[in-house]
Amino acid sequence: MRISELSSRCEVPIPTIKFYLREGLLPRGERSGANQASYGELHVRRLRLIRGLVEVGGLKLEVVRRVIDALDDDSVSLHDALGRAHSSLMPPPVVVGRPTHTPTVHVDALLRRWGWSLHAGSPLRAALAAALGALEQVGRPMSAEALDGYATAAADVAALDVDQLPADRTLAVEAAVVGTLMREPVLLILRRMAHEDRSSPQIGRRASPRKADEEPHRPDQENSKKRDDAL
Amino acid sequence: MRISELSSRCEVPIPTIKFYLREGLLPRGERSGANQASYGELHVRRLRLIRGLVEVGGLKLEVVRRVIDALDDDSVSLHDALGRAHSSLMPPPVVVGRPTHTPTVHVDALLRRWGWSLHAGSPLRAALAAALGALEQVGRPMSAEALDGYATAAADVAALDVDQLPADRTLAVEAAVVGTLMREPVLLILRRMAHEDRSSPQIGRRASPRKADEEPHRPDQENSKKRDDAL
DNA sequence: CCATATTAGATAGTGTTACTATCTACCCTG
DNA sequence: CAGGGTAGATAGTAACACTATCTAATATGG
Repeated sequence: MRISELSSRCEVPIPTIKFYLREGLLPRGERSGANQASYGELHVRRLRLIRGLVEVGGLKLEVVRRVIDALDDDSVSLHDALGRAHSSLMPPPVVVGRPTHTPTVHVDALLRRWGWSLHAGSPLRAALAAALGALEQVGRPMSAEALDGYATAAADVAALDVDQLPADRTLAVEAAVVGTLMREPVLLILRRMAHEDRSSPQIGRRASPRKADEEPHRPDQENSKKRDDAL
Repeated sequence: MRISELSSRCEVPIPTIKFYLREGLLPRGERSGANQASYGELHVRRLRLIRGLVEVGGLKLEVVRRVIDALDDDSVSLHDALGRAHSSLMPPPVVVGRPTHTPTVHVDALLRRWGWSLHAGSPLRAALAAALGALEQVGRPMSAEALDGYATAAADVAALDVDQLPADRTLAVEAAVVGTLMREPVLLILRRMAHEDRSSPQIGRRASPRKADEEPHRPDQENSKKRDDAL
């Protein structure tokens, strides 16, 4: 297919596609003349991946490039590809704010408690310490209980994420990266929905306040965990 | 206190503080002369909030402004302040990519299943539809089961978030907004940690591969849900 | 009490990011 | 064989978040 078809199928303007080609985010099409090149399904997939990571995941192009490079490099294992994505993702929210000397004590304790092993230079440790430190700075530190609750939820969704990965290595890596990055907004949006629902009845400014016993419920199976409706 | 002390206490350069003052993100200090103004603890709190939202939360200043305006406006309820924050937060990831005609059918079904009520114009509905649509586009659609699992986790952390809110309205609104926005990175980082831990042993490129039965465990209480270690 | 540093406030400049526009061939199609 | 699409290169733009500089006034230490 030609560039115009690639453009229309992915709803990305041609100049933007050319920009991605220049930047090496999208591989060149197969040349068939001085001014002709043909693109295939790979390009469609790749282009949609780029747009998804940028628009839905909010990633910067530099990060997208690193993720894509990891995908294309057959010598990179799934774990390393994920680690690379994490390393690329973390600096922005973390390196800022000075060489944060926030102690990673709480973080290490949490990791030990959960038996989680991170590779030595993982930026996640410092990132979590920084995030918790910032919460303390604004006077809303997270309790160990809240942190454990968050870790429980994180472990639960992580278990769902590694489910049903394809057999092929390239596809598996792509699926893992996509699952890690592009499902984040889903989790955040659902959390905000739950917040909005929970904040609605308590304040009582809404037209149809929900009755207290009509509280949010689980659709079916599953236990209901500890429930603490403060506020 | 003078601007230099505010600067050192919050580790924010003076020109940046002046910039925030110009932009109305930070209220002016109390003037005590043609070139003197004094700042108080409110300014410290506010400045740390701004930096936290920007650095940890990754918010744009325009969004921070709207959140802060909601905090300062006593006529804005907690629910509306949250809704305003959500509205400010969503457009970037959503409005992009053209007038997304993604059907919100699945989303509406999920909301009905969970009994969640969003206010009519909430951008969260469209945002979720867009996020799910993007996942389909890259060939990794989320199953209803995975979505329900995510919703369960989201509901769990949301319950933790509305816990222990202060009585004072202003503080409660601030706590809710901070909790919603600044705890997001914590959840995402924990999820990535769980991913990294899970992807580590399977591939077996690490120096000390964990034995299969030494799988991740819950620190104490709680059930262990269904466990699916594909990959 | 005066030299130096600091401050308020305004205006203008900078660096980054992610495109977008334009240009010069060239070539394919009707 | 004209008109439009195409490749690739160069340059321009818009948004964002600061950062630098300037003026005039004031605080402060020796």
